[in-house]
Amino acid sequence: MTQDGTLPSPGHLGETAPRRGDVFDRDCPTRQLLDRVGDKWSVLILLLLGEGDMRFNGLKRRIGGISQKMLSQTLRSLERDGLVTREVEPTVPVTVTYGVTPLGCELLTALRLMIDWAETRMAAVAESQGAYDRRV
Amino acid sequence: MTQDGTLPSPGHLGETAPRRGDVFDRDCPTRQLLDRVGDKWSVLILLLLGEGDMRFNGLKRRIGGISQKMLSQTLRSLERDGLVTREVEPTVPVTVTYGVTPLGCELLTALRLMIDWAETRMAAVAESQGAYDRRV
DNA sequence: CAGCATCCATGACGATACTG
DNA sequence: CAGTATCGTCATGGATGCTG
Repeated sequence: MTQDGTLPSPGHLGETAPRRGDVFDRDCPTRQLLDRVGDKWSVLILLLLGEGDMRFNGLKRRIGGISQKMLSQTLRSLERDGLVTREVEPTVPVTVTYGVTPLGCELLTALRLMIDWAETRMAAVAESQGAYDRRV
Repeated sequence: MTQDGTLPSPGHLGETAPRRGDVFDRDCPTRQLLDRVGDKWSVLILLLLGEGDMRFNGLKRRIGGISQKMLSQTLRSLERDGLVTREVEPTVPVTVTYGVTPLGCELLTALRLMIDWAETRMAAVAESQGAYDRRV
């Protein structure tokens, strides 16, 4: 059931009235966020940078299992989205530092809540999976 | 939050002692949550069921672009994870109703925060993308 | 150090057809 | 109505080698 009842009854016919973005519409830009969060590494990178600025190989070391192709690719996407910053110092060899933008910081708040839930409740999920598999 | 501010010296390599739930460890169960959230439809289905119980074809109609294979598959996963309930009434033809479990409801809280952010800030992201593309 | 380019395997996903 | 079964695709992402 609805937990707070604040949602307008959506079961009715086709409202073209674009409320604040209908996630269920395939063309809603919000779907992009899901794609972003959906890819394998974005959330992890964001989370890590949330702890403090970091360099390329630093990130690579901290994130278990990421290939450097994906790290590079994901960082570029995040930078393009305005979620992370990229600063190049013209040393030799070059030094590149990544960080989170204020926008990225906002998103991080939500992300951390999600991860927090996971860290405390994934045990319950695992148990449920076990029960399910036994039943089948 | 999980951050205590005293992370093992970031510049150093060496041992990252797997504290309780290190998301960055590839073996951390928390990664499973990211996989789940990562797939294309789980979040959408959860969000929709958060509005109220719903039947199979009801869900299919509401979610733009989902195939019935993926709907079926994702619902089974969510049920296995203990996030979604599935009730069968032995009518003819059979009637199946889906809903969220308390556990799923907890997760929904975090998810909604994320979607909320997206609905209000995706415009900023889009703008950043534009700027980035122009710059390159 | 911080990447880019290329090749290739896997599997996620969609389309279609059929069932209790 | 609520699915299962099968097949084909295409993108994701890992491995490897090269560069400034």
